[in-house]
Amino acid sequence: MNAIKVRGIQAAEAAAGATTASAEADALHALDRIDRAILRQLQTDASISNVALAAKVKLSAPACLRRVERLKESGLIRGVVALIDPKAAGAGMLVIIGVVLDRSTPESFAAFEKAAQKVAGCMECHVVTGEFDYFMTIRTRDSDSFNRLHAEQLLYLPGVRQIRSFMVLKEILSTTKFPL
Amino acid sequence: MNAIKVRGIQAAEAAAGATTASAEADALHALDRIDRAILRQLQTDASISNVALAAKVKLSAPACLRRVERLKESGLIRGVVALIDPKAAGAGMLVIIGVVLDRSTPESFAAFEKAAQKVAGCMECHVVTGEFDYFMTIRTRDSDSFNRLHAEQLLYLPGVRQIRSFMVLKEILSTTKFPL
DNA sequence: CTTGAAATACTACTACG
DNA sequence: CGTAGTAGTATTTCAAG
Repeated sequence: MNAIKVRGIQAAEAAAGATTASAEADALHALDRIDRAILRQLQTDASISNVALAAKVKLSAPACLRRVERLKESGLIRGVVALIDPKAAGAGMLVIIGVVLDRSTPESFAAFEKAAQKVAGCMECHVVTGEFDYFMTIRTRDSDSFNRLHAEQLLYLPGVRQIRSFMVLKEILSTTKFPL
Repeated sequence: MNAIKVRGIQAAEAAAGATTASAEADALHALDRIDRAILRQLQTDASISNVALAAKVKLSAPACLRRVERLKESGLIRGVVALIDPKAAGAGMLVIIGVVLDRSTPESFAAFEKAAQKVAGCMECHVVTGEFDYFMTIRTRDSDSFNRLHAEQLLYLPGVRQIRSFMVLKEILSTTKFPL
């Protein structure tokens, strides 16, 4: 059940950040069937041992390990993480909020973004087109705790003109798996 | 759902008088400092070896392994997965769409949910309160491919009255890490 | 109930064909 | 890419706090 060991993650991330868009597209295009099978498996369960993974993709263990390392160093695999069940962690409530800023200046956006990342339970924050400037998704315990967060933190984010909250009643789908 | 005890602290639960709280919340509160340190580490990088993890949390390897297994069996750790860099995988575009259905009937909702989960690149789909019935987030290659998806799939989802698209211009924050 | 030390089985990893 | 060998790890057993 041990995760596959990584060698030189720092270097891989640095390299990934420096790659160009065309290089990234090429990296994907260079994937064969086996690479895709590896990625599909690791996206589903990365706690599998390398020998078991090798057997699944019908490859010898060293060859499989080399491919996994290559995928990590190329930056295509951004990392291997444990996913925590929000309900079990006491954050069963999910809220999507749309934010409109007072002014559309670079300073205003920068100040908001800096502060938004520090909001407890903020899982996502994106600049969007349309009637909102930002969309954020926030995980919190219940409606009480969200109300507190809303009154004490969200309304005081810098430059906020309006916040519209969409409370999630049912999570139909929430995945990190990307179709290959 | 798994009602397996996370840590054998029946006495603590009784003393806390948290009998009215959910079993999941109790599971979280049974976590001590070491469990939280383990979860924080595994949320950041789960490819670390067990011996290295044990050293980080100042525990022997077997004891550390037992705690990790307990966290998995309790369901608090939902899984260990590899995260793929969307840009590198040729899906640099993220779109958030709000969906309004024709009618608010159980059949209408069920049909939509079933179909929505099959949309290629759909990462999230939630029922929400407010002016929309659903929010979905979709990863795709570029505006062309999204336009195709929009015209060929999204508009044909069952029972859809209106779809409003918010294209993500900049991803400020996108994390799976949950604050403990 | 949890921990840590020792022993075993298995795995990652290296070198080479 | 595969085989063989080495080094290191995960995992079990067991004794003790």
